[in-house]
Amino acid sequence: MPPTSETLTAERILAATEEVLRRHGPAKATVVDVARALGVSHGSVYRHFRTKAALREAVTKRWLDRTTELLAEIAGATDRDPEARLREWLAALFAAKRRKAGGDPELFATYSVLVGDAGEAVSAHIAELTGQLATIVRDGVQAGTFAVDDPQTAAHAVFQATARFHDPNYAKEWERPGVLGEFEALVDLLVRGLRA
Amino acid sequence: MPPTSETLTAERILAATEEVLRRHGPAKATVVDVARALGVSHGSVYRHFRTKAALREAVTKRWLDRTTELLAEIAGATDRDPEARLREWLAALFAAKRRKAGGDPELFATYSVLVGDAGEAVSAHIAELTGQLATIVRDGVQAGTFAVDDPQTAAHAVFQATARFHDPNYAKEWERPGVLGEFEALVDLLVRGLRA
DNA sequence: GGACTGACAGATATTGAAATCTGTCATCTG
DNA sequence: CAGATGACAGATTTCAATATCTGTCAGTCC
Repeated sequence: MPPTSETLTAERILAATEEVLRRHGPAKATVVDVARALGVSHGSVYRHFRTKAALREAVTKRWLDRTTELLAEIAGATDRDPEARLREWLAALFAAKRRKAGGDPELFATYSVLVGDAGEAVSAHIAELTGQLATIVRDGVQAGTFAVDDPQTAAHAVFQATARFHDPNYAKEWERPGVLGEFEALVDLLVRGLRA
Repeated sequence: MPPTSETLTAERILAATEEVLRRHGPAKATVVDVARALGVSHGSVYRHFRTKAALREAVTKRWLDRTTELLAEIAGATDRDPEARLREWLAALFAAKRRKAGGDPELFATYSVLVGDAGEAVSAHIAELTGQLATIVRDGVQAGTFAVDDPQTAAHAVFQATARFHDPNYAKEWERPGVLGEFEALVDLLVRGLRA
């Protein structure tokens, strides 16, 4: 296949990088590989991304954003009950992570490594997610269901508390028998803590 | 120094292993090193521990038990207010981990690696800790301060929720500015969730 | 002239041969 | 005889030579 005919765009480079990562894994995926997959010299890739790290971070951001968008819908449904929305949001986050980890473990491991050393993109992602959580908590306070001093702080606490169910470090525990029960128990505890 | 005069006991081997680990780190600490430090052949070490993994696990168990004992006192003080005890227990756990991680980062990293592949000893340690937590929760239920269906489940949820403040994976975040505040916020949330 | 190339220096990764380690066991020693 | 030894086979690690990669840039090609 001669994909050389198309103009070289950041978008095409990102797609090719994803493919190379999928094939080779994080340790052996090189910029030269990406260039080869696109039929260009690696110098051209460096015209669009200053460093290999920047390229990887862009791919990581893309991957993280997919989850963010999915959850934004739940967070934004201001017409629905805040407590139910909170539960649904947390369940959706867990389900999304679990599905990715279980469906294609190698690819998940690859992205876990990338997330591990993508500094900026990850903190932005976490900030975005806790922001969504804060929105829900704030709605709950407004509706009188929740009672907290600072929604942002509470949201952050909830996010940290549920780390075991969304942090890739714990992925291997997501398929054990009792997890769903443990998840429910934790969410119950947290929701009770937020209630007025 | 000729420590060869003493009889070779499991205890002495464990002490020597700790020393070797402290000096060489987890990757380069070998059974031969331990034997050399004791002035015996490595075959003798294998008389007391069937494999290198077993030796490492025994050392790890020892290390973990030190924390367990410290916390057992708080958990066992049945005369005091359960809510205060719970807060104190969690704070003590966090403080102990933080002190170890901050005081001697290399040794802490060494033990973090050990903990990583010591299967049995770690689950036993976690079971012991959640057991202590469950005791406190149970006392709270008895006293009417807490209201939960199953103290064991609730204790497990509390332990998981506070992972960010005791799991070595997160050690690098324990020295950031706002941590203590975040810790307090989370504990408040959890205590509120447990209350009657 | 702006997008692309390819040669280059220094950094990093791979490779295979040599050294070391793990775990076993026949043998020794008190 | 209980406890310790050291030689051994196979697995793992180390080390240094070699190959590849990253990031730059002067020069090429529409």
